[in-house]
Amino acid sequence: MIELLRQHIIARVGDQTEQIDEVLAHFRHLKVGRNAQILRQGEVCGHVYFIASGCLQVYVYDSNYNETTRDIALEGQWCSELISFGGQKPATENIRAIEDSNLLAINFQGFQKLMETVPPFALVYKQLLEASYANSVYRINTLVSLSALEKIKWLMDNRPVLMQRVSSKIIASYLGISQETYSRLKRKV
Amino acid sequence: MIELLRQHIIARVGDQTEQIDEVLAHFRHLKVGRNAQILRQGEVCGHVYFIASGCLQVYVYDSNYNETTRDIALEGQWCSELISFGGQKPATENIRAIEDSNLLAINFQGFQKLMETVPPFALVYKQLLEASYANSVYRINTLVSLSALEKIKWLMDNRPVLMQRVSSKIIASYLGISQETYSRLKRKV
DNA sequence: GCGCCGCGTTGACATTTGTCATTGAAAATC
DNA sequence: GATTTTCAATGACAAATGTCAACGCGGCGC
Repeated sequence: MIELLRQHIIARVGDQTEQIDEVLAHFRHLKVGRNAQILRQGEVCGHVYFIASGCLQVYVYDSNYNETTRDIALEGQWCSELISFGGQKPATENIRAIEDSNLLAINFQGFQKLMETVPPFALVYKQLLEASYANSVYRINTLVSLSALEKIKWLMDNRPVLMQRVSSKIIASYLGISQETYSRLKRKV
Repeated sequence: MIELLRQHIIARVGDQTEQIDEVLAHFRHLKVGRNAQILRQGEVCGHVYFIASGCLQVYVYDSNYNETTRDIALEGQWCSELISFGGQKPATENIRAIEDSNLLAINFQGFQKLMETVPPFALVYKQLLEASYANSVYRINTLVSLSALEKIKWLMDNRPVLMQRVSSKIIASYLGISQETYSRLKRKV
């Protein structure tokens, strides 16, 4: 399990450092079931998760208590509520597992320690933050300009796996369209 | 002019360091007119700008060559295409001044040097990146879930100044709605 | 000062998308 | 295995939004 994370880190910062074991020692393994709630808005986000297997959904509630999904993260990706985590402030988003998942979790203290004592880890965080930001920017630029049909095309081109693995309900809330519209249009792509 | 930037930095990292002058020395003043093109997609973004006065628009083109606006930045804010800048890769976004503006620009070399030699500056960058990310997340969560009317309300509540200073055309492209819808709905809020 | 062009507004209409209700299938629960 | 719940698909209709066109105003260049 932990090997996946080792490989992930090596791929990013190289394996010249034997500090990797020190880094890995700060993560603990977490096995969660489908629909497990990982974070609830209002709580302070205490961990950053590396997804060894499974799938997490990051979502908020709109004014009508509908869920809207900001992100869907699969194995090999990081997931957290970085804003809450970084500032140790209450989270504005929720996280749940939408499949049985194996997570590798690091808490805030461990994270801070690694940031200070293991420079390459600070680099991993910088890359994580930059990647998250790039992802958001990309998503904004598609959300503001695309029609429902174009959003579905975009999803098929960019994250086709999601359409197979994730329920239509969640996909629709990820694209910002209704389930019915998604159901009707996805065959017309 | 440079004083504004000094105050901005002091407000964030304190004034205990006399390295501030070293930081400020890396910025050069840039006076640009309305509609000046600051960055064009495809170019590598070479600078990060601090807006001393004026207003910048960050935008992309959709498939019909309509402009869609990802961000509008006012005086006291930073503006750049961070993804292009950080990786020195071609930009996917464009930046233009939509008012006569005074900018303080730092180039990539200077930025790198400060990141390495002035730790508090690295902190400023981290804060900049985190703030940009937080901003994006917030924007995604509003864009996917709000109706046109709610988006306008959101703008009035959160960035009312924009409605006075920026043309309706740009506001509409910032909210992801048509100019006509914006024109009709903004009085009904 | 005059004409021109871009912008914002408005109306009429088309299109897209959402909402509500129904059905059947699949999945969860016991 | 039966029951209950959830989900996806579909039809009918309503509402929201976009598109096209026309008009008037104001700024800008000449």
